[in-house]
Amino acid sequence: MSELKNVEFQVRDYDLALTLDSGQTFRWTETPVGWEGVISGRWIRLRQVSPQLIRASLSDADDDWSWLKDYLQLDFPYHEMLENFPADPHLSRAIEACSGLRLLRQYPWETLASFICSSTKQIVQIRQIVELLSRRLGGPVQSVQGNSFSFPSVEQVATAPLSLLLECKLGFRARYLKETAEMILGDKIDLKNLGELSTEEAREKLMQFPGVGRKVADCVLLFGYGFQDAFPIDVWIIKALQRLYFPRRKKNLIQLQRFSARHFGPHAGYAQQFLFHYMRVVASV
DNA sequence: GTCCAGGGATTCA
DNA sequence: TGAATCCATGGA
Repeated sequence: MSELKNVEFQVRDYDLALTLDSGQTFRWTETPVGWEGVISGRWIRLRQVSPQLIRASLSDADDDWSWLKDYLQLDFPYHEMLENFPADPHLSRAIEACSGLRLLRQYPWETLASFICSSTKQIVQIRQIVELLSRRLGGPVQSVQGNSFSFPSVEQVATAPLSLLLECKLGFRARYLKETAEMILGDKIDLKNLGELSTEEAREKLMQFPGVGRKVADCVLLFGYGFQDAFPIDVWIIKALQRLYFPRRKKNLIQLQRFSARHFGPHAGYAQQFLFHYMRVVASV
């Protein structure tokens, strides 16, 4: 492999490790020299050199880094967003505990496919599934180790035999993933146009895929399209909302959805990410 | 052996 | 509407 090319980015309140290990993305591995992963077919190493500096290393790079800045959301007005949250001691505590946690802007197909694989799986297992899918169905990518693979394309998943998906430990999710890929390939739903729709319209489209309910759809809206009003409610968030905001009364899913939208506002998805990580790692029971 | 995991679809009351 | 159940699988 040819020499690595480096580029550095000035950052403020950006915790790279926290962000890459926060359960929104599944393809990053921590090594002694940085975080290594594959973004849209490009192998890349990221390292937080200092609180104010992130260094990216990759081979055969041109000088256009807009795709990486977009992926990392380096230009996102983080402080402005934080200031618009409600005065809320619970959320404030979560934000303080997870300072520098960011939302990435991932690619819709990979996000959709990954979260179809995520149902009733632990994050470590989702990572394992996504890695297997890439290894078995994706294409090789030039990297330092020489054994990296791109996440499989829609076509690669749609045309793969179901048995191959089952070998990737997808279990009952294999059929969902394959049928979703077939629907996209058959132009039943175009992932490209969803970003221009309203949150509700885009969610409705996503929920037409098999294996995609409200929660998975909201993850794709939030992590893949940047709809920051999307608020994925999973078991951890239910626990967090119940314990912090409704310790006495049990609320159903609809009530929790209404509360979160009303209470957290247009950047509710960011609040969700703070609460999720806070519950999962910091304040775990 | 038992329980649970960043759920969804189906069935049944 | 809402609760119960099944769906594969692996880690704790």
